[in-house]
Amino acid sequence: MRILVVEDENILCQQIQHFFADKGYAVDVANTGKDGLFMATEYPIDAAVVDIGLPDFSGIELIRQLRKKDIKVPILILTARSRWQEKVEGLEAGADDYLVKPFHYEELQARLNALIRRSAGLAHPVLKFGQIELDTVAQEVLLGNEKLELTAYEYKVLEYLMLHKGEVISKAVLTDHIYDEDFERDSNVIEVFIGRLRKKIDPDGTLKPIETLRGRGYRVPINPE
Amino acid sequence: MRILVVEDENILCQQIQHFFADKGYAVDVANTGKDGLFMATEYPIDAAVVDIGLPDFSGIELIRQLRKKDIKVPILILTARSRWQEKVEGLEAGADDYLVKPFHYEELQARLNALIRRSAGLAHPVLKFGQIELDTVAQEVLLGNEKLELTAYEYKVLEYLMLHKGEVISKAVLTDHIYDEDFERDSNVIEVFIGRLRKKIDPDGTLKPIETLRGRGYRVPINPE
DNA sequence: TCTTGTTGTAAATCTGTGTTAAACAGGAAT
DNA sequence: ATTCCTGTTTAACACAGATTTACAACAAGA
Repeated sequence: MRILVVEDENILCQQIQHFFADKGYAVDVANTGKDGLFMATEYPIDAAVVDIGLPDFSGIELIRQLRKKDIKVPILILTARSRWQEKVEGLEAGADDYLVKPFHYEELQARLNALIRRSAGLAHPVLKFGQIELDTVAQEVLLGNEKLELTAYEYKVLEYLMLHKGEVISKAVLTDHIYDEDFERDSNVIEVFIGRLRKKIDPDGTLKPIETLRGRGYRVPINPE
Repeated sequence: MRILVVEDENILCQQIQHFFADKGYAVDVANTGKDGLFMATEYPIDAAVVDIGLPDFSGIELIRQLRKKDIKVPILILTARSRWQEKVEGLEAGADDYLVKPFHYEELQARLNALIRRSAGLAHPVLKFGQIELDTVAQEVLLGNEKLELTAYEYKVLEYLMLHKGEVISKAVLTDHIYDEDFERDSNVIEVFIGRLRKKIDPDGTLKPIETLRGRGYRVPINPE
């Protein structure tokens, strides 16, 4: 387990670090929000502890930035008792739990473990291809930063293709998985949906997210070239 | 769940103990403030019920001592109707809620559960979307500053959607979670409730707190646009 | 009893989406 | 070239699904 602690008070910071190091955790420490953002982005951490009252930019801003970058690591925020109202703001920004200072380290550990355990379920699984991101829980597709308005069937087609990235999917397979019962074979519905999809997810025609393999089917390449 | 009851009247004490034991709680009992302080300090309790009128030192003193030791269990105080003024003192000392004797056990249970949920911090007590705030404990909804009068079912629908913010909730799932038994599938109740809700929580039609995804369901977006 | 408010049903209306069909494009085979 | 074949694109349409409205059924309170 690797955790990141973002906290400006040095004494508290070191105490936390010691405590968790003793328990066998790998601990990264950042004293500023800026450093924290960098570390959370670059290192494969399992959870983060963030103090809301940071000197450079607030912990809340840090959380917002992380969530914006789609980094879904569980975050626990620390707040001073006198400013416990901030916790609401923090939770709104995307934190998963909070603790009021001062606290017992055992409690911090317990909460963090709970979060880490839970985090597998929390993070929305996202399928990516270049600029295109498909969130299977929210059932929405982002192209860069903007939401795409896909219809139900457009979405189903894209989801199936992206779930089987790199594989060639025949039109027969596609129809089978998209419609409940078997379906009139001599229809060109699939082609139509593919067409509409391409227009929406790749308006410039540069990314080529869906390849055509004549006589065989369609494929989403593993990586955009 | 493990709760501590600090109460000197033996009859009442046993009744409470029985009631919660039946409901599957572990119950510790103390007849004096001193015992209560010891138990609250040493045992891993999830909540405490404290009678203000204790013989040795007042319940208020008990709460003060606990808070001084940084023990943060949620505490609910009981006061006699004739001395309801004491509740203020108790809340100032660090209690989280109060109940006036005599009371219904169901109410006590509901309040305690609310406190426990809130103290866990995991279930956010207030769900927000723009101007809309839904308090899951008080079970009320604010639009800006004014309370909205939602009916029971309207509230249930909104709560479920907001608890699953960002997710697409199909009408089938919604019915399953709102009605106990399975329900006539070919009814349009859900649509009707959604309509009524929208009219109440977004009278101008500007916020768009509930999106429709044709053929898939409804969704409360993570953030208002 | 009457009143008031909530919930569910039914019917009318509206809208977006899936579907169809037909025209078009471009390889491959002859 | 020409024909055939397969996939692409476009436009038009019909209808499922969503919204709205009105009302009946029912319970709770006065």
